[in-house]
Amino acid sequence: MNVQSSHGHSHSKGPQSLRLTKGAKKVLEVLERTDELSSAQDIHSALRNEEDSPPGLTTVYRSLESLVQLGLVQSVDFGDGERRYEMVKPGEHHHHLVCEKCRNSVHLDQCLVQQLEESIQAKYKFEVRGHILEIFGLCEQCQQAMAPAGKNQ
Amino acid sequence: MNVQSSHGHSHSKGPQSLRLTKGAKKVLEVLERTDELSSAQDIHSALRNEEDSPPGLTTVYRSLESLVQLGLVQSVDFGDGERRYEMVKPGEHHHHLVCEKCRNSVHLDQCLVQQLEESIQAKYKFEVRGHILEIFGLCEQCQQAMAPAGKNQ
DNA sequence: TTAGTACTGAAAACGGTTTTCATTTGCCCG
DNA sequence: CGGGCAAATGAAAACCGTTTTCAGTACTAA
Repeated sequence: MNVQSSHGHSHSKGPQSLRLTKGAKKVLEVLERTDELSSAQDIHSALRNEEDSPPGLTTVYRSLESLVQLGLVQSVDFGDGERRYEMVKPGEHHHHLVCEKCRNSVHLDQCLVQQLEESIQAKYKFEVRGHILEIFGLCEQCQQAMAPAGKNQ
Repeated sequence: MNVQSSHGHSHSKGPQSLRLTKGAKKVLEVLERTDELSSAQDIHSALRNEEDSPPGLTTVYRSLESLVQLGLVQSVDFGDGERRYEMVKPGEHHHHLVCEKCRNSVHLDQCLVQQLEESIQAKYKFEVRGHILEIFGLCEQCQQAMAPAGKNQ
């Protein structure tokens, strides 16, 4: 994976080249210091609060697209119509346990699907290239908080 | 799970009650005879081609919501911004292998996550209540079709 | 400096989904 | 046999995250 700085010449015709533009660097900085998953809007607001001339929403989206393609960021879809993003080690990815009450999430330390690829390949003759896996439920604290009276959520 | 016919009196305040309305029955009929996953639009067009006074798109969406809540239908999100639906045995669910080229999909015959719930519970003290899992790649035919020259898609 | 290309931002377009609201439907009950 | 009501319905508008358009800017190479 060859990450260069912006403005070299490339002949790719995509929306933008796969280089770290100024905007993309700022976006990456935000993600670097965030543990939780961030939406494009989250990132945009974060930048608005700290930059004198923050990148616009459009640039944030475009930067995220590049960063995802570079393998520095993964996008996560919880099926709620809003994509979230987070940093990953280049080329890696992981999944989450997402608490339905407090909305916090923890990374799973291993990819459960990867282990299954071989058997899926064998059984279905299907070449696995990607997957979505997110798990929802209640984290420890929220379980306790709900235990006394079965209300809320 | 108590599925009744429409127009009984209920005191739920949701968008609509959890009964099989006329529209919902038509929607269910479409899903009943479809193997592939269908979007709301798919279902709507299917009905337009065969009903004299087909339910509108709005009703299709509302029906799907009820059917999902009744456990008769599951909604599937591939992260491409369009939800698909399919019939399931009440209370059950399953996942798919989706071919990225021909877009066909096959059901997995068992839920891979269910088997993991116990260990997730033990390791993370997390109470699993739901999950998203979809696997993308190439089906057998499309692998072969792409083998000769590595073009396409 | 100049030319060329990538980057950027504002606004508009997009597309699936949801909401609004006025109308219709069908059951209950007198 | 209606009248009354709550639920269901449809058309149109609103929503909302995301993408596209397009004109202006910034950077790099030469």
